[in-house]
Amino acid sequence: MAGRVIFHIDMNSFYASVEQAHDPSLKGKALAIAGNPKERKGIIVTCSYEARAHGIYTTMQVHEAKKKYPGLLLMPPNFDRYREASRQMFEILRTYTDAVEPVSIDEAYIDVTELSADQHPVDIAEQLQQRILKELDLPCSIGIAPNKFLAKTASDMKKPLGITILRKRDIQRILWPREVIEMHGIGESTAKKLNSLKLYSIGDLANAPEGLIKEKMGKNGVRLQARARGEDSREVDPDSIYDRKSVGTSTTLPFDETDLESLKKIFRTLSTKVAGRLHAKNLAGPTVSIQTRSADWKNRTRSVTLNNTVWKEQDIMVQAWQLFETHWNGEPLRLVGVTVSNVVDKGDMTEQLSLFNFEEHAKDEPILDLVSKLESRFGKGSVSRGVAYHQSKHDAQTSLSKDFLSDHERKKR
DNA sequence: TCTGGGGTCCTAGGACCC
DNA sequence: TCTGGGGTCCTAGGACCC
Repeated sequence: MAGRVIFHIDMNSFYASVEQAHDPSLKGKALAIAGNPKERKGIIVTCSYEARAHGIYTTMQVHEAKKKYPGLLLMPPNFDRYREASRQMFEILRTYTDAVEPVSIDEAYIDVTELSADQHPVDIAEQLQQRILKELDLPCSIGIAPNKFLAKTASDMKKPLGITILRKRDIQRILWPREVIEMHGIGESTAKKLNSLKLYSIGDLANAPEGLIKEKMGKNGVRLQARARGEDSREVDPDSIYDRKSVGTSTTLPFDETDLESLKKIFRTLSTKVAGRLHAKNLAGPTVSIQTRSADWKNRTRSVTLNNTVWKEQDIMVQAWQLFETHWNGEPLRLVGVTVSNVVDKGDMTEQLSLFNFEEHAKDEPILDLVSKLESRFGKGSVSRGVAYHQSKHDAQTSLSKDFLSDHERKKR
């Protein structure tokens, strides 16, 4: 297999940099983007390098940060501004190649293998970095490597405005001496587990007996070990963002909540927000789940998968609230959330059904006969989704759909 | 260091079907 | 009547990332 040349582009303290580009008087100052401290959401989301020099870091509480450096400038996040800057950044990347994979609002992988045939990768990276800096006034770091994992690792090594090459032959010297916790994909929990196996450095992980890793750490361990050896066969996939799996929202409450009516209002707000975001992306999904977090940080999720997809506020709310009422034991809650998952594009969903004219048959056939006929033709999932679709498009079909659903429910019991 | 809000992926057990 | 093994779907929880 021919070697690839992958870039990982990582915007430097993105939110703070966007604010500084928008208002140049903020440049050179210790700036932090943070939530509202009054609602105990007051944590530092991003901060400028000047702020970091004063010991400020992401996830730090605002009041803590102020104590540490009273001169700290604080701003609330302005997500529309960040999304727009992000869009422009990706636009520049796509002038180089279509092989651009967004990872998050401020991160991307691009495959420049073909461009590297007539230009040195470092030259491409320098030019790209300068363009983003000149045109958007935003700094980024770029990692250059033969695969995604190494590119990601490389971009992390020099900030801000770094360009770092990480070759396979550098792994032993550069990667292996580092502690496992420093590796992308290894967090506190996995690091502890590895340490308990007497594996401390990335080199220890790379050279550990494969049998041990597989037995003690499972599939994830095997994958991490491959990465520690510099192996990663994942391709740069520009379409990965279109395969969104879930849309959810959650909120940390101003205080630990115990009042049922207040919680109901919050669930309604969350359902409305999720419905709005689903609508904006033309998505719908069959699975509704709720999350709760108690005062002692215990997280719970409860979910239900329906025979049809939902996207409307009321439908989401009914499911979410039923889940909540059934499972809540009355304990004070710090956070609640609502998510719709296994989402699909509503356009794709209706396409299959247009093959079969539902209304024509529905007039003079019992609904269950029709459904079983449809099921034998299209398979189980597609049929109930189709019923949901018609329920939305033609109100006249609503009662038929409901009959079907309730019959189906009865049959299950 | 008492920790926001948006996600993804993995695991493990149980139900159900062939 | 008791028994396999494989595949898929669902649920709940956990780890991780930015």
